[in-house]
Amino acid sequence: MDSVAVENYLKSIWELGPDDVATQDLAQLLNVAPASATKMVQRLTERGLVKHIPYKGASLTLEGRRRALSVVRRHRLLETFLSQTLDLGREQIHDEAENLEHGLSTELETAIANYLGNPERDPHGHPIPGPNGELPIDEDLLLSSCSLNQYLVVTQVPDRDPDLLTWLEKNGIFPGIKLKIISRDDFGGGINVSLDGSSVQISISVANEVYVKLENE
Amino acid sequence: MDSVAVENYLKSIWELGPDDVATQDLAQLLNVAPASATKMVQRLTERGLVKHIPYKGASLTLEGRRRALSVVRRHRLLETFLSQTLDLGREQIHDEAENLEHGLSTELETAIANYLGNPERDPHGHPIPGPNGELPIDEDLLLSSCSLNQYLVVTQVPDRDPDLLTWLEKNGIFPGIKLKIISRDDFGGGINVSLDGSSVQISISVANEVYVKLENE
DNA sequence: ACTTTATATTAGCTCACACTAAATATATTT
DNA sequence: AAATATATTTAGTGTGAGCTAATATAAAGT
Repeated sequence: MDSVAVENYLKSIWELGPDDVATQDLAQLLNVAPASATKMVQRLTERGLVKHIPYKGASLTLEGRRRALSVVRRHRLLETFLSQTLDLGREQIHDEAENLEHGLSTELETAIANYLGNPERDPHGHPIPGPNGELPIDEDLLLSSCSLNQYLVVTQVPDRDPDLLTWLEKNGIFPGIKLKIISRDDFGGGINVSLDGSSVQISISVANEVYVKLENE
Repeated sequence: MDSVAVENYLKSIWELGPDDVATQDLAQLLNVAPASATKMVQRLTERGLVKHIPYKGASLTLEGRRRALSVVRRHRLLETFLSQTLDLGREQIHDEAENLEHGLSTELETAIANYLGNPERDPHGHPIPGPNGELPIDEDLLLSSCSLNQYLVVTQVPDRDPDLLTWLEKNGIFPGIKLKIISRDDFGGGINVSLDGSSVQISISVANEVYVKLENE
């Protein structure tokens, strides 16, 4: 079985991918020195999980991707499970799942998935890969790239930053909520959305991490 | 924070303790070579978690015991949690908790404990240490050492061996069940108990792992 | 086209934790 | 009390995964 370190590298490469993942980005995401990331990428290349073009970047092989998605599946199932049973908020579950995901056996993974009714998305709206690494094609739109006055429904919010999540939550922005872009100011503060009567100002960088779909789908 | 290996050694020393834990027993329980156990015991002694008298045995210091009990607490809370939410059987939960216990944060530990209503025992009847390593004194009696015809209630069954647990379960022996020793044959097959009408033959070695209390307590 | 800068890789080290084989203590028999 | 058996420890290795410092490559600027 893959070590905790290997699982974390695979997952991180997947998150930064799909192609030409930079050593530096990987190192930063994992809080290790760049040299350490290079070393691990080479080990993973040895093992056939990663393809690495020196000085260019890394990417996952099919098998590497399969294993990365297995970690992602466990992570997202755990988030959903913790959120549902313990009633934890969206901003608390990411770190906990991060710690537990490596110790989840296939049997328990299955038991949890069944208990939850094999959900397709986690509480942040991120799609949960299937048991064999199938990932439904993600057709959601970036909030930042939508036109004015379309009726939208939020589908995904980011999961890593608890403070950002708390802010989004406080302003009523989370999966399932309906909103509409009423104005945008690309050079100034970003975009202005109206939801549930009130209106909220969202910076471009945040709007780049929120996904939506058209309301009538 | 302690590594997974350190946590497992501490827990194992606690389980084999309280005193003069033999290198060999430790090595066997952890599936490592005796030399590896010696080495780790020395590292833990360095760190002030273990007291080691060479060629004699190892034992936990106060701090070592505190940390060991923290692992045991997490383990038993997880067993209880999994059993309650996912409806897993007593024979399935031990191994799963074994894997997950190392990744459980203090916050999640607390959340789970609260969710469960701060239980005092896990599904095997083992007492759950408090958040600071307090362990209620265990006054249960060994089934094997009880007298004939006393009215007894099972309080604890062993947790490590799924097959044994399945057998016990099948024969109606689990925490809460009432029984009575009706005969014993120390040289032959062990003891004979009656429960709920029927009677079951239990070997001495198994009876040495089952705890009971007197019925009217 | 050359030089500077940024990014990646190699070289060489450290630590934790495992192993085997050899040496030494302790325990048990004779 | 000596001889054997068992248990424990020491010595020496290997591997995974991290680090810093030095070197190599690619990209950007002049």
